[in-house]
Amino acid sequence: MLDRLTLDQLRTLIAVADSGSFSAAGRALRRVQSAVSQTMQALESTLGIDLFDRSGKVPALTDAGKAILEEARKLVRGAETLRAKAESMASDVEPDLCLAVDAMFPNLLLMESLRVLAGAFPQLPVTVFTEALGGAEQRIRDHSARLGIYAWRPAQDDLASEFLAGIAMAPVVAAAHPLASVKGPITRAILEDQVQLVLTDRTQVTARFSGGVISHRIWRFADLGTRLDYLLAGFGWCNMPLHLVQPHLDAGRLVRLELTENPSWELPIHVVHDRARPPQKAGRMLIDDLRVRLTTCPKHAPVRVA
Amino acid sequence: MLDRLTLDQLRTLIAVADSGSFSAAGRALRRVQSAVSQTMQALESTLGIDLFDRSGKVPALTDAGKAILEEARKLVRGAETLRAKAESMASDVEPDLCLAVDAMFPNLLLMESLRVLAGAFPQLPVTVFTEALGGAEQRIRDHSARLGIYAWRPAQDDLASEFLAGIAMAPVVAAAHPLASVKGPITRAILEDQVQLVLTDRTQVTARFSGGVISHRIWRFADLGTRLDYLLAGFGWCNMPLHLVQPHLDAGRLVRLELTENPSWELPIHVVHDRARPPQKAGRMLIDDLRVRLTTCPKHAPVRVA
DNA sequence: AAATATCCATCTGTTTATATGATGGATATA
DNA sequence: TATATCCATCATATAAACAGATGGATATTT
Repeated sequence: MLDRLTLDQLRTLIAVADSGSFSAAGRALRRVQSAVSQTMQALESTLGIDLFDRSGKVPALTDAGKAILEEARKLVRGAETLRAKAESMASDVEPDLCLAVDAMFPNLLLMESLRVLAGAFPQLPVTVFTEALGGAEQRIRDHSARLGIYAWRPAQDDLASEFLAGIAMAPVVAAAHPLASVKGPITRAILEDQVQLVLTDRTQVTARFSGGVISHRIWRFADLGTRLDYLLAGFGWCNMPLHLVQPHLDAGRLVRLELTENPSWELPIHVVHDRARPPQKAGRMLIDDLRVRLTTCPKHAPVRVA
Repeated sequence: MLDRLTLDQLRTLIAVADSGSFSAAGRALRRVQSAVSQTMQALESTLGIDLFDRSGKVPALTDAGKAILEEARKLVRGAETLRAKAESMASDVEPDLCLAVDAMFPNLLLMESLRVLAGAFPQLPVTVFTEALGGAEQRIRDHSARLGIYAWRPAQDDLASEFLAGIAMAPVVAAAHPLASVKGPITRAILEDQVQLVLTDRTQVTARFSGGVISHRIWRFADLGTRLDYLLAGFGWCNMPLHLVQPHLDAGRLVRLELTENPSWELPIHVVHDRARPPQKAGRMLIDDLRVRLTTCPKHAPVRVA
């Protein structure tokens, strides 16, 4: 016994308060009355205060007793939360779901899936890291996230993956930019002379899916939002996920470039996880729900589904 | 034993996590290693999950173990809070200090005293009800507050009181109001014809110290702040505590009325409590501190001290 | 007023949980 | 290879927690 204060004492205190007497508490707890009496004496002794006024027929909670009762309820509720958590983990639910999502992935879609997930697992804490390029993978590798959603090509590795969807990419440029006025398909040679806005990142994992650097003149940006600002301002061209620029295309602020080669391509978005930490119930549900949404709600994004 | 989950198990889990091994935890807790081992097995058994990966030399927390550890820390912290609360109550401190303060009382002064109190009793929850007129007394009588600070005249009653200070009151009016331009002392007759802004309240206790209703034309307000707004807007005159209107007098927005009768008077502020629930350590400290401030810091309010 | 029914504290003996100390297998470090 | 630590397991000892009986006190009923 490390400490004289025990949860059972608090549970008994609560039973007494709820049932109104030691005897009744004993009946509720399937204990004899003397056990309740002794437990309450022990609690009063460890706390060093009187919890009950025993002058009447049934003991009445003192002011101090009422205050302690409140704390006791909190603690016992906490203990029940702990058990509930353990129970959900026992049935293969992640203790908490940490996602690393590429900024290219349609966020609206993810939010809807997470809303459903929150309904199914109300106790589950969820963390979402939105990362550019290699950032998401980094989080899977260093175990700060469990499930990655980003562009990835299967490889011999510690990481396992499954294909989720292809996100349509297209080269775009501001309407005011010279490239916008070029008639007919644009050759690689023309493109090479123009400024390309490229995403960069702190890690070296990158470049594979950054869309391919074509131009000789490069501006680099660390995040998608900033690059979009420069794109809209006409600093150069770049490949963008269609779902992100569709409103700008519709409004005429951006123009889609027609290229002579590599006319259209897709980011192969995968769900990635460490082989040692496969998705469990909550993760699986999220993946399945995302897949359903990707097939049935194409309005969110011009994506190709698995 | 009502529930197999005990605080000792959680305390042991924490010790293991903090010390790095079962043996080290045993040393820290002054238990033999086998006791720690058995306790952890019991915890794993009650929760139905593996908390440790025992493949290495020393057991390593599993993901689930880490999650449970977080919850365990919360619970044990909660248990310590409970003990601290009990300890402060054991030394005759109110379980929580509920004040019912008249809105007329200088709030700045009270805040400073409460700041000191919070320093001396960090665990003590404090509730402050700011009430107009009879409201504060009502709270003492129905036990929703323990200590009242308001205008009161000692009487044969369940309530005990001690004089704290007199708050100087003065009749005032907006500078733009006709009364402000009257030369010389104002007679009761003149006043009677003007609108008086009076505080009202839900109970019937009132009127004794509301300053006395003089005018025949009355506007009623439930709170001091609203009445002040109307006062400043020139709707009528009323008695106000000087400390509340001094800035407005200085700025010329309000004018103090000189009356022919009852030229100046004070609200006799008392500390009031039910005879059955006298102030204890925290309450006494607050009263003493307030009294010191009232004597040494007259800048806060033109008050007369006991 | 007396009888009855509850209530609580206290006591004794028993059950149950928790601690110890010894042992052996496994894994690092020298 | 030797040594030191680590852990799980077992038998045993210790210490809580419990049941059941008793008596005093307080309501409720008759």
